[in-house]
Amino acid sequence: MKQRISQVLDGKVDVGSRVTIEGWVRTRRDSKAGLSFIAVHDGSCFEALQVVAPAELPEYVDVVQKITTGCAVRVTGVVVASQGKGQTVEVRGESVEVVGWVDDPESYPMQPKRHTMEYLREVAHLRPRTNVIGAVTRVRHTLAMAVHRFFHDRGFFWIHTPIITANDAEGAGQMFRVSTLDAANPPRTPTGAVDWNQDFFGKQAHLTVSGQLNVETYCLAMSQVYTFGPTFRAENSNTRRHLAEFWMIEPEIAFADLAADAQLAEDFLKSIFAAVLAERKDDLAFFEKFVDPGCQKRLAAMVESKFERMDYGDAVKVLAQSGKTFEFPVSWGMDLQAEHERFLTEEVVKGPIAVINYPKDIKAFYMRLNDDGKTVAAMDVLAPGIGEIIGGSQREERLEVLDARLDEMKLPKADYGWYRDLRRFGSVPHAGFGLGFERAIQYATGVENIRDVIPFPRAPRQAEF
RNA sequence: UCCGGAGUAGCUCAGUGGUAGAGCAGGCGGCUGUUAACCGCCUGGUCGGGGGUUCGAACCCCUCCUCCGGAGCCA
Repeated sequence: MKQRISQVLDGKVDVGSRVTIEGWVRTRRDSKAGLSFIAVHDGSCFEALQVVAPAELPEYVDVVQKITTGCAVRVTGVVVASQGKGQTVEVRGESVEVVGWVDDPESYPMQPKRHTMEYLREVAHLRPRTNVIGAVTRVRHTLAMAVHRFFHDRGFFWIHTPIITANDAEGAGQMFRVSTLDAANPPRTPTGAVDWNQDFFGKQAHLTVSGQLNVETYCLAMSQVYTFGPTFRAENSNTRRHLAEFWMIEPEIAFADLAADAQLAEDFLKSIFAAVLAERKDDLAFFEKFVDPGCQKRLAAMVESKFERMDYGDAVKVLAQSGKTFEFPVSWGMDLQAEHERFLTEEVVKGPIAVINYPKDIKAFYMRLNDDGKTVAAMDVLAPGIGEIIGGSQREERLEVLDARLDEMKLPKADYGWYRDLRRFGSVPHAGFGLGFERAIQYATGVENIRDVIPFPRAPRQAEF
């Protein structure tokens, strides 16, 4: 019977039963005692299965002894207790078939040894066969499923917000243009400007930088909703924390204020990381050993912790009085820098913290103005080792206040017609937040560069594969 | 985009002015219920590209490209 390797190694298949497994070869070791050991993985779990191929097999010389790293194989044999030390069970092969050969072993880029992450990025089509990318892939999947489960269990609806947008108003960063016009020779208006009227959508269009504005519309109908999909930023950011294409999770809750939003963020983070701890012990053990010693402890601590809440004003005071010298001196009104956020979460609180009520001048137009008239109901959730992991806010539900904010920031009201309508027809207090999915994977695994937690990273000057 | 670091064999790296090395991978052989095994031999490089200094450059200078880290922007 055909089995995934995880089933065999987890003891879900009885010793003595005959199985067929299919996968790719990590290593082959021959023994002159008349055996070959073939480590086979199929992605179902971290460990590879050891196949013992005895020399008596008719295909031993022509097939088994020619197997190299990377070959795709189908093996039928009996599950037996292992005589060796590295594993409890193994499969004694009765038939070993190579489904796909590595036609030139010397040129196969994946060697049975440690490669740098930079090198693996150059062979992104084959890197999922490595331990580290395989483990990342399983953790990524587990987190994605945990995200959906968390929201589904609480009655949220998953809203598929558009990827192409003609909103000129999302305002979250530089956008990628979507156009079918001939870039070398676009149609022109009489004044010589590009005539976007003749473009596919009859106006300028871009890839979305956030689904928030769209999802707010469904929030004010379905009460609890979220988006989870690809997002794009055309910023020239060259860091280990930024991608041009990444996945973002943005829940939005109606009849809710900032406190409810912060509570949701806390419950959410704990829930998805608890899922990884429970479901991917094998992969976490690997990250612990080879990537980030302490990552399991950090995750467990996050799941057990109570998130602190701290007012922005208090955070500024704490930083100013800390006696620590910062590259950017702290004063009320400035945005907190990475060094400040790290200090707060790693030195002051020593755990996750939600900083709330930021000065309105450093935050977006849609964030709800507080009664003091100078701060908005915004929050950043900071976590040790990563800094800001979530940004969110209560949204401005009062039309006149929203309009005043638009005017203040010199944003044209005409561009916000449908968004303003939400404040005209049955408006309610509502709130939400955004989480960069890849950042969550980085946090869970300790993988340093964000390009290694997404299958095919897109970044400035990088769109291979 | 700014600051710093790096680019030498398929991979990981050593080599700071005198003509290129190791480990791993690959090939051949040996050995072993092996564990990214171990032992021996062999194969393998226009030293990122271009220009300059010098009798002579992997090494010094200029420039471009690429990658990494930090910052900014942010998620």
